[in-house]
Amino acid sequence: MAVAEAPGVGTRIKALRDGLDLSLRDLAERSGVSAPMLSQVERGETSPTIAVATRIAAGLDLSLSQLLRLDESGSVTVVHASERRGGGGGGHAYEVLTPPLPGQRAEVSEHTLAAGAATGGPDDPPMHEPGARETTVVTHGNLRLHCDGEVHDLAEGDAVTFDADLPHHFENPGRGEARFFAVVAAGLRRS
Amino acid sequence: MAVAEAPGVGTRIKALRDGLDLSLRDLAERSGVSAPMLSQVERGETSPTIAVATRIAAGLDLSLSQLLRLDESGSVTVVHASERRGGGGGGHAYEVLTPPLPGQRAEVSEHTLAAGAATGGPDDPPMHEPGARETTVVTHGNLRLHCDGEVHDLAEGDAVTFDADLPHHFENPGRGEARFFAVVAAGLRRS
DNA sequence: TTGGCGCGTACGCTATCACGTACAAGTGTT
DNA sequence: AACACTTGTACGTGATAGCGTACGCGCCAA
Repeated sequence: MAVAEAPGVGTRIKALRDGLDLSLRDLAERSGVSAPMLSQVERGETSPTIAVATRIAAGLDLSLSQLLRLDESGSVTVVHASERRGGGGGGHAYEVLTPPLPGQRAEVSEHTLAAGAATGGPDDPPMHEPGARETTVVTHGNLRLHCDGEVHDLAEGDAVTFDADLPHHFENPGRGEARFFAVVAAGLRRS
Repeated sequence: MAVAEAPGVGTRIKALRDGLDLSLRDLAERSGVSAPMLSQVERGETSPTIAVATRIAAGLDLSLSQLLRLDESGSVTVVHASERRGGGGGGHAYEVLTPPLPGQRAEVSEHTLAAGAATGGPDDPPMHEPGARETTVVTHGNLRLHCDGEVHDLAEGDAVTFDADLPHHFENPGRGEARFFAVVAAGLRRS
């Protein structure tokens, strides 16, 4: 059972360790996991238990979930105003501001909602995977959030944070157009 | 070494399995991990290896990082425009739009940069923990990003995504004030 | 050159994971 | 009542994680 089913955990640990300029013995001291074990993990010879992996991550100043979702792509990507990916209809238009890269950890989009329009309906299924969280910032107009049976009114400049995997949608209760940024933070399914 | 150092993984697996109305044998079939092992993990008797835990998570239709960071709190939190936490100086002002809650996965803030001002200098150390990623959306004016030895110019409506743990800062090269939203996605240290 | 030090890894041993089998308990049907 | 089925867990066994020790290698100073 040395087949590493979490691809790249070992190489990720090694990259982080090198980045912090730690030797295996340094990290062994910080994490309480032996240097030979760290070496085996980095080379993919063994798969550590959750308990041990948590200690390794702590030695790297990370939680285990952080360690597992680190992304090595690391380049700077600019999405110019003219390059935004858009969509929508029925009074609801949106544009995505983050690049369509794998491992993208927070997706940012800008939405425009006409007066009386809504992003969805009360019986819509949740559109985000389990564990996703959303922050929405109202930049223009007024907005009403329906989330899990509750209603929240938001004015210009207000922000709301909630679990995006709950049934939810926004509507514009005002007389004019509403605009808002939506930030959805979810770990994408690693492929 | 059966001490569960990732608190609640077993109870979380059991909660999810019950929520999906699966028996141990059902999940064993879906995950390829034996029912007795699943039982031991749920009761905290053993700590599974990363490889096994990944298979358990897959049987629950989750990635391992999702499983590890599932959060049962799920409340809606509103930060009104008047409640923003602010700071800054030297031509750089900012306000945080996300609540100071543990487990917050993406922090959203709005920044104002006077003409010629900067968020930092070329020799500043990285201000974010390893693994953090940032998306910045220019809502007014022009902005210049210095990141890891490279320079990127951004106009109004542009967005940039990069590793926030690299040395970086923004400056306003224009004649007028610049405003932007910054989204920093990093899992906070679980406490 | 030699000696010392730091580094990653090989190796052997022990503890624990992970499996398959079987048991005990509960439920439902005849 | 007996029987069949489902469920979670106990148990024994084999495989492997994880440790401590020691090795080989490279680098640096005297």
